[in-house]
Amino acid sequence: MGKTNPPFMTGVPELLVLRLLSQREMYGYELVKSVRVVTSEAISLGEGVIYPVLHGLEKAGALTAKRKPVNGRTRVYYEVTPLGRERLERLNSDWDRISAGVDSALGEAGRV
Amino acid sequence: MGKTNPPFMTGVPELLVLRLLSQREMYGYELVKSVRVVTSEAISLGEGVIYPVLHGLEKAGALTAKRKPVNGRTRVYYEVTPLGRERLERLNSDWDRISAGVDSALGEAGRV
DNA sequence: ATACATACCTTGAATGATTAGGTATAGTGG
DNA sequence: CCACTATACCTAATCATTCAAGGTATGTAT
Repeated sequence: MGKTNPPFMTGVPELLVLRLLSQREMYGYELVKSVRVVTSEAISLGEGVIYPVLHGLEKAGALTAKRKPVNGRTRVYYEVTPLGRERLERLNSDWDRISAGVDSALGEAGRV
Repeated sequence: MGKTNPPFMTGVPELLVLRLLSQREMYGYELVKSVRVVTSEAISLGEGVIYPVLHGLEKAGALTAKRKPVNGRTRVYYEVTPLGRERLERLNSDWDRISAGVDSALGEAGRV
């Protein structure tokens, strides 16, 4: 019986993916590189992270996929659904809460 | 042969514990409550997280433990070693880098 | 021809966190 | 006196997330 809750600090890959897709539709391989760029190289998510996240979000109804052939290769573009936007907002405020918590703990009589 | 790197977003419990102990020595049960307080209730680490972290850090030479009997009960006080301070600084800058990365990704043309 | 970049995907293992227990003493209310 | 709560330590089982490392296939440049 134990459904364990997800670890308190996870869902960041999901958050980043949803955030990027909320600006414009993108495909997996593109996301892999975009994450590196928009986080100023601070975070690098491999394909082994991105693709499962994408599939999970699609299954959850947060994304819709459409295949487009481009230059002979096939790309799978993902778009955020309204449900996905709700999820994004939730993850976003979770992140804000948590990171503010950590920062406040670190800030106590500390750094400049 | 795969030594997998630690997940990019972990070590936050360790960071918080080291940070608190760098201010003054504390015991496990005290840390459980302190974490809640200093993070403004945003983060709550149970005993199942705190104690293993404490033992791990001690084994790694980042903390030293000394037992003190107080009011009949025994408390185990932990103190940060120089090695622990190095570790704290490393974790601290890791956190800064990562959280800045996420924030910058979220900030792009977004919120107020 | 060979190699590299694009583009998709999955599987296995490592790791960290959560839940849920278990032990024991001290103090409080009925 | 007894039950209950708070203090204080600890561990083991489970689970989800992530990472590394593969595998397939097409296009492009050398």
